[in-house]
Amino acid sequence: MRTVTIADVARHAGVAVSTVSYVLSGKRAISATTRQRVLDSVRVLGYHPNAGARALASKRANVIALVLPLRAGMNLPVLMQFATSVVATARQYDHDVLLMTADEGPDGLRRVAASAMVDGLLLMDVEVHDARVSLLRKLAEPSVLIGFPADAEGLTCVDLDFQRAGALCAEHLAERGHREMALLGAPEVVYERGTGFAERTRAGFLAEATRRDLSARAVPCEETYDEVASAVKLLLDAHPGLTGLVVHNEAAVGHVLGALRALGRSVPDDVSVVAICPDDIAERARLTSVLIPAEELGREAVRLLMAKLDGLPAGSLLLEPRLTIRESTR
Amino acid sequence: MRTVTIADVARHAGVAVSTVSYVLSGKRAISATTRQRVLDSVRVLGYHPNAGARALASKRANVIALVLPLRAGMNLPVLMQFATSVVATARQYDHDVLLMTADEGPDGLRRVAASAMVDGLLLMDVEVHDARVSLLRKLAEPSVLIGFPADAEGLTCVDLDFQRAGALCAEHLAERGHREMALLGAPEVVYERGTGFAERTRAGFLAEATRRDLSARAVPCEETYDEVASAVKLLLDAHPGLTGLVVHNEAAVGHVLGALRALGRSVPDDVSVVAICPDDIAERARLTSVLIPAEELGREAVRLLMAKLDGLPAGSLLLEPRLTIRESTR
DNA sequence: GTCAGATGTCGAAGCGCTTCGAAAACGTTT
DNA sequence: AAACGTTTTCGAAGCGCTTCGACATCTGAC
Repeated sequence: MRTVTIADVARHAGVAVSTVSYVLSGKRAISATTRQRVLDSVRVLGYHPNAGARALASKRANVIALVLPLRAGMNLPVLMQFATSVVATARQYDHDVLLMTADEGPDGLRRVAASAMVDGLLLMDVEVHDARVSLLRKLAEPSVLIGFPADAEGLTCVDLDFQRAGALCAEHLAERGHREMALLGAPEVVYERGTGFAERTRAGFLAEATRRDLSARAVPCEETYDEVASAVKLLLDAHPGLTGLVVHNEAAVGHVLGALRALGRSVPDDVSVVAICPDDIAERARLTSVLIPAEELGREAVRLLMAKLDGLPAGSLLLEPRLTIRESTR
Repeated sequence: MRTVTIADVARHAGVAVSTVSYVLSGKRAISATTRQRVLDSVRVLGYHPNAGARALASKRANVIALVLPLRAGMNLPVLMQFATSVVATARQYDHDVLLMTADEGPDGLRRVAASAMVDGLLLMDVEVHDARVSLLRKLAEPSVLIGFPADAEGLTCVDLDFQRAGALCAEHLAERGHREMALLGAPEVVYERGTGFAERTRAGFLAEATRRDLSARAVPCEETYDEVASAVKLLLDAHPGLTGLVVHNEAAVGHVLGALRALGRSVPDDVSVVAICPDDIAERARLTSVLIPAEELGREAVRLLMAKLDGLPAGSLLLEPRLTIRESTR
């Protein structure tokens, strides 16, 4: 069973190869009758264009690269939601997705770009000082970053506005009358790595609290039950009047609740808890939360990349955080 | 800056295009001096072969498709470990990975196969009755499945030997003198969906317990704290002598421990707990566990696929489970 | 010194598609 | 009926690579 080529379709439909091509691409007008005949032949023969040949002739692979930070300690559910959304959206634009891991580094990007395997690149979890960023500037292929590097000039970046998110949490707690609050953040290493979103959340939270003249502090937070429990205990011992807690660490949020329960503090009666985390986690635990809109992020990133592929200019995008009130704050 | 082609390299090195090609592919002997000259030119010019052209001429895209079940409720960490491992291993064989989601269904597989985008397919989380399986049999492209469908005849499948895993847990508990035990499994829907690994674990566990003349039962297990807690309570109330617990549900295992704590049962003094879950979770909670060897699974799957790409026969593979004793059993 | 077989290199023919320029077919207008 | 635009279709030239057969050159055996 030889594979069906465009020549087979042309022969079957009684037209020239180029006519078939134009029917399929729509780049030139073809009469309705011919078009229909060609389309029928395509269907009958089960024709699928050869991707390599198409890429070679048109200089468009119809593939984008998705570079994921597949190292440990990432927020997996968010990553998956994001990846799913990228794949689905790319398909809507008739593109496929080549999966790469960050540990191929700049060389990997150079390779796929130079080999014309992909038309554009999507990098997730870009760090503040990222070795790949300067390369992306030089590459002919357009790219979109998830997250903001230190110098985003000339790049297209998409992210949740974490600063606003942090502020929003402080605001929510303040409006409910809480005067003393704390942010439990990512593990220490995440801050050390210079991960932008963690820092910006903290900054936004503290700034808003300060602006409102509230007592607030931010502490890193590891992810085992024991460490979380001791961090929570320390915090409550040191600040007996503390009644508002923001948790920006989806792996730890369950443990925080457990620790509060163990310490005899009820949520939300004694302590209000706001989480910044994916929706499913918050939903499951009925937590008031700012969700991480992974799906929207993926969709928008692809949209921007497709715009750039079409030669349109595309600026950066900060998604507005949305707070969903559930049962953990009062 | 026009992109560098093989003709540029040939000109620069003063040889024929075909010679460059043979140097790069190693398919014909080339003298050491010529070879070196060509390699130097490649380096100097920064040449990367055009993937489309290569695919077109050689009928090999050097890309494999990875089809992930990116729906909710999956075990994300395992999935990610697996994906990482697949990408890394594929790169070792000089292949890239095209990411697809299961919800493109059979049509998606047909499309990428027919368009010669990929040379082979890797499907994760194959279900017992999977619509895609019959298609895979017809496809010219070789494929490897993670998980076993009902009829694996003629297919190459890789999986952890879950039946052995279930048995191993029963065996471990039995050897420690536990006479009454239970398996907390996946949520009900997972069984209803006919997910093979869940069923096989249960079967292996129950069979081994029966063989040893122990009292054992298996119950499904949802993933919210409240549901887990009530399931655990029910179980312990109904079987006061129950001292051995196997948990095959990574999302629930934390809750199980919490529930036991809440019921005043200490682990491992009152109840021994064996988990079947990814290593990181077990490690974090210091649980005796059978780990899900996601990385090995990915590596072996790629290895088998590559063998098939080279025309070698490749049978199915069941990975032997390994039990790691930590602090939750006695 | 000649010849058979290695060994190393070259040229050219595609692979299946897109795209450009031009030809063919068709109405309209004179 | 000729001349002119339009619309529709065709043919051919690549895109950058692999691969096959053929040619050159070099061995060693006789």
